[in-house]
Amino acid sequence: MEKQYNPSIVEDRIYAEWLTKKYFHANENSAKPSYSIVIPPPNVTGILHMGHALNNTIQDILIRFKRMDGYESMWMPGTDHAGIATQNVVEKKLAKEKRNRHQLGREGFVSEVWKWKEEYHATISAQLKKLGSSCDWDRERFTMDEGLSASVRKVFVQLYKEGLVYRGKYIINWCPRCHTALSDEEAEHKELEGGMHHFRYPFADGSGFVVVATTRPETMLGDTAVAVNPKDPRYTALIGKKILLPLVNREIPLIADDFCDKEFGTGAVKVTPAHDPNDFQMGQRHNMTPIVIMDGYAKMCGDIPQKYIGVDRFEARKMIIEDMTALGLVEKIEKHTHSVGHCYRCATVVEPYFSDQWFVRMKPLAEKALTVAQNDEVTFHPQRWKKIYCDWMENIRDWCISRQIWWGHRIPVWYCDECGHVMASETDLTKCEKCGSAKLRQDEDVLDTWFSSWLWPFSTMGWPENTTALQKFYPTNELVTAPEILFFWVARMIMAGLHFTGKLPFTRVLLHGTVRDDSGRKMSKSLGNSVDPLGLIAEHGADALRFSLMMITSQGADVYWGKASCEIGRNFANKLWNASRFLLSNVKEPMRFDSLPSSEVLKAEDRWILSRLNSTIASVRESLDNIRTNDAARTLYEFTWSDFCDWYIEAKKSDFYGEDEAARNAALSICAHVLSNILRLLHPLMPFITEEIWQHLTENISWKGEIEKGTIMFTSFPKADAARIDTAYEERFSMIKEIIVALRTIRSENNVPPDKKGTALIIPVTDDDGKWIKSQAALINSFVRLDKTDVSRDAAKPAFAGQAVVKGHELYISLEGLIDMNKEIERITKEIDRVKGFVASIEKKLSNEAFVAKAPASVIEIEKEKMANQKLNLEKLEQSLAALK
RNA sequence: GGGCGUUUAGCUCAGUUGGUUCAGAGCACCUGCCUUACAAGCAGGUGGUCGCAGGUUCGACUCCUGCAACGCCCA
Repeated sequence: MEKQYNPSIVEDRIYAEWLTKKYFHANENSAKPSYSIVIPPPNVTGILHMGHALNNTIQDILIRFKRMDGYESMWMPGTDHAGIATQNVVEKKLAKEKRNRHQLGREGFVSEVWKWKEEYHATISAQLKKLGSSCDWDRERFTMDEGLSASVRKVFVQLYKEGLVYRGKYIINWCPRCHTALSDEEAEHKELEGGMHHFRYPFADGSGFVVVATTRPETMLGDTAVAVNPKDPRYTALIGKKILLPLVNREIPLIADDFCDKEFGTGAVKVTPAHDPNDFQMGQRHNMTPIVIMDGYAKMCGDIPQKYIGVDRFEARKMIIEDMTALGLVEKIEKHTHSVGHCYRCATVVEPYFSDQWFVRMKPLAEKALTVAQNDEVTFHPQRWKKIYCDWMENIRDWCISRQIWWGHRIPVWYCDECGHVMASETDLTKCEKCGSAKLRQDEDVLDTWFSSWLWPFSTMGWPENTTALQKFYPTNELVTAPEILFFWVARMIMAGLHFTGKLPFTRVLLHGTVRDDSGRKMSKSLGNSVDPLGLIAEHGADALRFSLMMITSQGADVYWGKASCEIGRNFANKLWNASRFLLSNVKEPMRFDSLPSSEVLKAEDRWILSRLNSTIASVRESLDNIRTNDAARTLYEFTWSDFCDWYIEAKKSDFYGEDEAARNAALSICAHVLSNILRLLHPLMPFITEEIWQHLTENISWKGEIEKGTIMFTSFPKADAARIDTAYEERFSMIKEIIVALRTIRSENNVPPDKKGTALIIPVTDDDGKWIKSQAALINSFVRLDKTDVSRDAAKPAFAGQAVVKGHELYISLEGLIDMNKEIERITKEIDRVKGFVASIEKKLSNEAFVAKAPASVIEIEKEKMANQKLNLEKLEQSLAALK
């Protein structure tokens, strides 16, 4: 093996080989049980960011785990056409070339976007491959490919026929920059500092005025009424009076409506049905015709004074304030923060816009989607998202699905210009199905991208055909995504799955956190604080990135990612590599094993590591079963580094370097066994390095059913052997470790040079312990660098020795001239203080009558035992101190 | 305005049903080491009243209430 592990070369080579051999391809005719996940499709022209890295690492871990564990494991990859975002990007590109989409025309523009898509399509997939994702690339799909487009049409037509999709003139969120409608979810609300403008609206009869308060003065040009609460005594007498709307000089009524909040502003609100969703509803209640005074570019228009026409909304606001001030109609303007919708694609302030749009009636779809969550047929991890999901379902609003852009699935609806008939159809129509006219017009709009994404779990598998893939892999198992798209995507997929397939599309939803920079800010292009995962992969390897993400992430919490974050994974990869290299360097020629050494041959450290290994296996399995990939990472890190490298391999060095061939072989077999298990446990998390080491391992060692040539990808995921787990023995061994640490501390605190060996004397509490410690003397000697360790209950305490007490056993190291007496006195005194504190706390407990009366007997017993042990330690320590003085 | 989350060592965070001094890990820091796997390393060590105030309990980082700060979601 190379002295240095070089991930950049190894990873590309290995991935290419996996691909060539089609290891990621899942067979839908397999007899194995299926396990499947659909990828949250990234934007087809997007680039990989840290959020993708986290998201896909988790999915790959689960997919690889199940693949090893005997499942036909299928990870469906693909991309999303991201309507508005992609159209924006291509329009920007055209703008640079001094062109625009209107010059190209619809067809020309769409083909331009397809070209763009073809060019950039490969980027994101290639990046996912760099990450090690074991997607079934043969199945890769795109939301606008033929099959998916067909399912979109099928679904639209079905909903239309069911009366669940309808068209109508309503107030929707409009992005004046993207020039399209947005769904409620696509309008992000942010608190903005604005003004509360108190305007005087004079009565038409000259009998005074009413003061209205508004945050949006410019909309007053479209006012159709002023409304007050019917129960507001300030205004009851005035209801029905006519107001002369300033600036436009239109007569509007003062009306009463329960919607008005007496406490808000002046209690009187202006009503602008065409430009405010609440006002729209009020307008409907009072049969008012909305007056449109703003166009799709948010410029003033319509039947308004000439001077405002064509003026931008924010400029118009200033003008209106000035003009109202000039008329003496501004009573006051107060600072006021309020929540303003912004386009989630371009952050432009959205405009409530009155227009013809298509909607999905959500209430009927939400009923089942709510029940399945309440019944835990679908579960959310972390659990708290369940409530948020349910709240959304309970307060569901209709979904605006039409978009006034060109890139996307064109709405499959045709209008007959002859007879006015409207028809939805899965296939393109050329003739009116009612009057036979050929004068048909297809709806100009396209569908919201999420209208194709919500079908993703089954449309990607060939639905509506009942394909074998669908039968095998649908429903899927988990859905792994970020909470940002819980409503956009997850909730709607559940509705679609239930409605169109009658099945939940998945049963567990894992919502992971957002990757932020090290000061907690969301990573974004505009802030310039994004970290490029590909750069990290190039530098440290995909394994390092993946493992670091898992070590740093806590379940469902946001991840703070700093410059040094990747080091933990990189260092760990390095550690694993070197441990493996060391073990294999002890294999002189290929070896073969059939089983572990029999139990009577096993040494203490062997029994210990095998127990620890099997506990680790059980724990990792449990973590992965519960989709807690980060717990699995921590467990493996701890076991590999501390137990295996720091203790076990160190313990085995004497066997490796010794003359006893049988002992060396036994050591090698156990090391190989443990390593083989570590590699397999770790493979889902660090696929590349484990594969690479696996190849080296199998070159050197063969072991039927355990270490065999071939890819690690299809080896079996370890199963714990409960018979090997012996926690009592682990504890006994821990005592030896404690003794070693205590003796090392003495050396270190006294600055004893490493080459100075010494002699230890241990005075054990019991003969039994003495025997046990004595049996491990060689281990202690090698770990502590001692010539010898004597264990005797009646030995004389050596003079000038470093000393410590572990579990009542007295430890001494004789290092003539090297032990600093004052230092030792200081150390022992400190230790005595600590133990005294401990004893005092137990004493307090035990002398508490309530405790003794009410605590369970077992707890009291433990406390008493603790007390005895600590008192023994204390006694020994005090004796030591006395001897030193 | 409503809801949710977070608050533990200088930094980033673990801590699953209340019970062993359960106050932990990594990084950083201090000391000593290029000990024939690994200096991306080894050995040892110093750091914390577990946000604040109450309450329940024999016993609270853990459960309850209130408050504060920060963050997110919804209106």
